[in-house]
Formats: sequence, structure tokens, C-alpha cells
Amino acid sequence: MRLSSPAGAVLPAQAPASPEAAEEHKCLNSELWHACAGPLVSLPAVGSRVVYFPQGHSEQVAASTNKEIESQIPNYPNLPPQLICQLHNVTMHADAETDEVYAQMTLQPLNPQELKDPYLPAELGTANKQPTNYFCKTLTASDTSTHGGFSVPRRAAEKVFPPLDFTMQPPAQELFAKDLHGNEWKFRHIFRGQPKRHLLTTGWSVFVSAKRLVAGDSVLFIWNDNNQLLLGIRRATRPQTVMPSSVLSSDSMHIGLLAAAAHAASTNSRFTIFYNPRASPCEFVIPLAKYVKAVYHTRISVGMRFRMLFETEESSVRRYMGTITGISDLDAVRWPNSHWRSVKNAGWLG
Amino acid sequence: MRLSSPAGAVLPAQAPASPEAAEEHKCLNSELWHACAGPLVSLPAVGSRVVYFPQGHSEQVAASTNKEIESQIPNYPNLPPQLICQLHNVTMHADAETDEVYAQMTLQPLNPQELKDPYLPAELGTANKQPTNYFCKTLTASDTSTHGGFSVPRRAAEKVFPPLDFTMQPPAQELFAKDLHGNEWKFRHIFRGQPKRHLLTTGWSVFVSAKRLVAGDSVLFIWNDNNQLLLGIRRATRPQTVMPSSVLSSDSMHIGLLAAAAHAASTNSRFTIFYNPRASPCEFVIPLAKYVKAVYHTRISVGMRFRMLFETEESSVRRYMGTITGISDLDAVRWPNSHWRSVKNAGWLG
DNA sequence: CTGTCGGCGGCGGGCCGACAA
DNA sequence: TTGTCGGCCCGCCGCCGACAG
Repeated sequence: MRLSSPAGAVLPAQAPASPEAAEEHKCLNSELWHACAGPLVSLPAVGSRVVYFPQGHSEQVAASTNKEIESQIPNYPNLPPQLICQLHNVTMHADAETDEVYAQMTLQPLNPQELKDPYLPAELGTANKQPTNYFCKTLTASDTSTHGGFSVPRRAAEKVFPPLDFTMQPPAQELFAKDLHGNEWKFRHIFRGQPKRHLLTTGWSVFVSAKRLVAGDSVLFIWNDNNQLLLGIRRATRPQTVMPSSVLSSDSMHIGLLAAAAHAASTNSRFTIFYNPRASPCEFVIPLAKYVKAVYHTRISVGMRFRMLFETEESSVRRYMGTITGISDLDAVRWPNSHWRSVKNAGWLG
Repeated sequence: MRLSSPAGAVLPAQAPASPEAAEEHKCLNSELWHACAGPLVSLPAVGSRVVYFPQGHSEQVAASTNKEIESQIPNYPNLPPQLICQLHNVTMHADAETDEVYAQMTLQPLNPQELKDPYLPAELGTANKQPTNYFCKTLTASDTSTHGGFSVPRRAAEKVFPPLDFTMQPPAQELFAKDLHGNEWKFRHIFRGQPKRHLLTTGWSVFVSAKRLVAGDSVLFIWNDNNQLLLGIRRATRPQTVMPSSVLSSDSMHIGLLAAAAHAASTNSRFTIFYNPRASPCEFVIPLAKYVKAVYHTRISVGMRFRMLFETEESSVRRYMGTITGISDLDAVRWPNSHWRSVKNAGWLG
């Protein structure tokens, strides 16, 4: 028998007896999930009211299946371009194969009288506070090579890792870090070399192989309030990384998404969607209060300057300014009066 | 840089410049596809008329997403339990990750007048003739171990591989075999040991790692009429092997499947489905002629004995006899008068 | 005939400091 | 401060025949 396969089947230290059970019942670490998702991703609060954009959802599915939307899709005249819903449930997940983070949301369209309820300020959505004791490093060729280990940036090691005992020569310790699935990984952390530097040696290459990391991907360590070390990854955005599903045609998926929303809207019943923050850059479920504020309380007009937040490679946030050059519907036939991307943002780089 | 990753990224010898292009434009080797699919899987002929069972399709999707069908799904009163369609296109595919074979079909529901056309005998579907010069072996622990190579059954080697030059000591040659994606794999074939036996040595472990084969999986070699060696795999049916998609909820997928079929039926337009022969044991697209013959020309009654074909582990076909114990609809509320699995086959093992 | 094992040789994984950017 | 490299050691990959079922 192939006992320690290099092909990702390597068991991390102290793997739980049943990973599926852990995935199903235990709550995914919220801090780590948000860190992997990035600073710009926030999830609406459970119980709050949100606006769901079928068109945006459709774009995400199109991006995930690498298929542009065909024109064969039937019209759903009863499905409005935006659906105001009660958010009954939000659960955070991570793909078992790729560790890609995504969220599952249970939505219920509201009937006209429920729409009249005043909204609470809390419904604006809680800000996604990134953890304080964490660092994120983009892997170099040396980091992912089999020739050596992982070079830890000095400040990062001092801030995030437990302090080394410098009376030892060389100073070294064992680190245990939990990933999104709750699996624990063991690394040897050593301070050596000339000049001295922090390194992760034994255990590192197993992690790289199992997660199939390549140069350009990023790793992320968090030291949380419970004195636990958490470990996440953010893969570099590689083109053509997703592959078409062989379960259902992309056309049927699009129809399913629309028909499910239309059916839920007509019967005021719950439906379930997946939100992949890193698969497509569009949030298609946003807090109702934020939407109302944006659409009704702000007067948008051509020539107005605006501000956008962008995530840089180092995961900091930068601001860009632009000028609005036009306002129109993207697809006026299918989605009349939709506010989805109705603001043309051409010129924002100028 | 990690030049030869063990995690399936190992490039086989003479890989095509663009695998995606090969996958898209070149036709998958039909012989190999059918061999991997197994002797009981046959595809209807392009241009023929077929019967499509939404209920069976639904079962496949349920099996692929590991989710039982929820009751939230709307009714499609205009969608009959079986849909007679023109089969416009059939393409054979293989999953890029797992090599799992599946077929894509383009169907168009027929209008009432087209239904009156007499059907041709050819529409019964061409029998799936398995290739003659082939062998299939279930991998042992030794075969998948890193300790050694692959032990080739003697008769298989003599029948399928090119003859060795027995004047050499030991007799040996290099074999090149193409997989479903058109990638070529190189193996050293040697006849040695005491007693003498055929072995694949150098190159074998790379193949095992890349395809992530484990003991219990099967490999399949074909020597075709063009004197090419073809190489396929059949994975052992492992429970819980498929994982839920994070693109679309399984509920939405079910709705999409039904809504797509209903829309196509009402407009007589084309729709696309995927058929995964090894994911679920149910053929939900069958030749019209076969269906007509089975339903109308055969009188099915309780107590009647019948015959079923089964695929054994060694891929031969065995026949079992049984007795029909009852006739009923599986889901009389949702699918009244459906012939899908309307024959209860309890007792067929007796 | 063929599955598994002990033997063993050699490649490459992986730990080290040197050096330079 | 940290990315890459030469040096080097040893663990395990993988080729061999020996056996036995």
C-alpha cells in the first residue's frame, strides 16, 4: 500500500476522525474565513433584510462555469431585478479540494406588508474586522521549492508566532496551526542562518504538497484571542482555474437559479444560494439599508466623482477616485429598471 | 520552483501543447470511452429519436450532489414524465480531474406531428461493442505501492502489448499509451524474474501518482486497429466520493433541470444534458424504439420472470433471473403514469 | 502464474550557512 | 532583511530475484 501518498492525501497531524462531520456540524472559524476572503468581503447579519440581485447571481454562476449566458433562457416576468429578502441563515464554508471560501445563505422574499417595517441601523451590516495578530505572505519560488522551507518575514514571526526561547542554540519550537477544515498542521519553527532569520522547516513541504501551493499563492497565519494559531491560504488568481461541471449544463444552472428565485418570490418561501467572494467580484446580496441609502439617499448623476475601494496584492486597501460618465441598465430588455451595475464606471482609472 | 510536483501535475511524455484545445476540438477516442464506461453503457445514435426521463435525470443529479430531493421544488404541470426528443448531438467527455467519463447530449422535444413519423430499426441504438484486443486489471496493493511496478497478467501482455524481442536479455521495450485526454504515458515493459513475468516498471509510479490510483481501482489497456496503445482507468466505487458543488444549491439544480426540460418541451427548443454512466446506474435517455418495444410490445405482469444484465468486477457480463413482484409508480403524485422504474424488481436476487 | 517481500543502490528531498540584492 | 544557491546527508523510491499461495 502507498502509505504516505504525496498527492494531497497526506494526513495532517491530529486530523479529526471524521472530517465530513467536522465540516457539517462544527462552525467554521469565522476569523480565518474572513481573513481568507479578504478585507473587502463582508456578510450581512443573520436576521437582517437584504437585497438579492438575480442578475448578479447569474454573473457569478457564469464566472464559475466559464460560460457566457446563452440567450435560450426563458423569461421570468414575475421575477423582479432585485428581491428584498429576510436573511435566515448564513454559514461559512471552504471547498474541501481547494480551500476556496464561500458562504451559503438562506433567503426568504418578503411580502408587501413586511416591506413596510422600519429597518434597524444594525442592518447596515457589521464591518468585517480583520484580525490584528496576523500576517499574509505571498510565496516565493524558494518557499514552494522542495529544496528548502519557508522563510518567515521577521516582523511577522515576532508579532504572530509564540516567542522563541533564545537560550537554546539554535532557538526552535514546534508550531501547530489549524486550517479552515479544522485539520492541524505541525511545523518546525527555527531561528538560524547567517544573518539569523525565522524559518519553517520540517512539515512545511508536506503542507505545500497537500494544498498544492505554487509560487504566487499566499499563506496567512493568525494568532487569535484563544492563543491558537490559525492557517489559511489565498490562491493567486489563475485564469481558467475553474472547470465546467459535468453534473448540469450551465444553461440549466442559469435557469435553475432564476426559476428558484422566481418560485421563492411567488410563494414567499425560502431558497438557498452560494456566494463565492473570490470567484466573482460582485456582491449580489447586500444589506437592505445599504441599498436604500445608496439608491435613494444619494443623488447619482453624470459627472459626479466617486470613490472605490480596491484590494491590493498585499491585502491592504487602496482608494481610487473616478468620475461617473453615464447611467444605464446593462441589459435593459431582460432586467428593466435594475440597479445592478447601473452606474457606468468607465473613467475611474483616469 | 517545484519542477516535477508529485501532486498530479507531472506532465506525461509528449503532452499536447494545449490540452484544453485537444479536449474541445478533437473527438475523444470512442473505443476508449466505451471501454471505460463499461460493457452495459450504450449511447443512442445521433439523429435518432429518444425518450428522456426527467425523473431519472433528477436521480442522477441527486446522486452527483449527494443530496436527496427536497420537497420545495415547484411542480411543472406541462412537463410530462417522459419526453420524446430528437437527439441532435452526442459528445463523449472525460473529467479533467478524475478521468470520469460522461456524455453531453443535445435534445429537442418533438411536436405531435413529428411523433407520427415511423421509426427506423436503426433507432434501436447501436450495440456497444467492446474492443477485442484489450484487458482490464484491478490494481493490487503491490501495483499501487511505491515499492515496485505493475504486474501484467501473462495472457493480457501477450494479447495486447507488442511482442518482445526474446533474443534480448532480459527482453524489454518502451510502451507509449494514450489516455482519454490524448496525453501519452511512457512505460518500461520488461519480462524478468523467477519465474518470468511481464512487468511495467519505469514510468508506472508517475502514472499512479498523477491519476491518484489506489488499490481496487482498475486500469485498462487497448491495442486498437491503428496499432496504438490506449490506456484508461475505472475507479472503484468509493462512497462519498463526490462532493456538493459550491456553485449552485442542489435544490436550484433540480429546479433548473426540470425548468429547462419544461421550457424546451413548451417551445420545442433544444436543451443540453450530461449523462454520467458511472455516477448513477440509471439510463434516463433511451432509444425510442427500445422504449416502445418494452412498454407496448411486451406485456408486463406480476409474476412474470425477467432477466437483467449485470457488470461484474472483471467487467464481464452476467445474467440474473428474477420475478416481478409488483408494478407501480415510484412517485405517483409528482410523476403520474411514468414508466420510469415502474416495474418493481424486488426479488431479483432470489 | 502472480502477489508480496527482503535486499540494496541511487536519486532527490530537505537542512545547513554563504552570499548578495 | 530575505531570496537563492552550493554542499551534503540520509530516507525512501524503485529495480531485482526469492519465495509461496
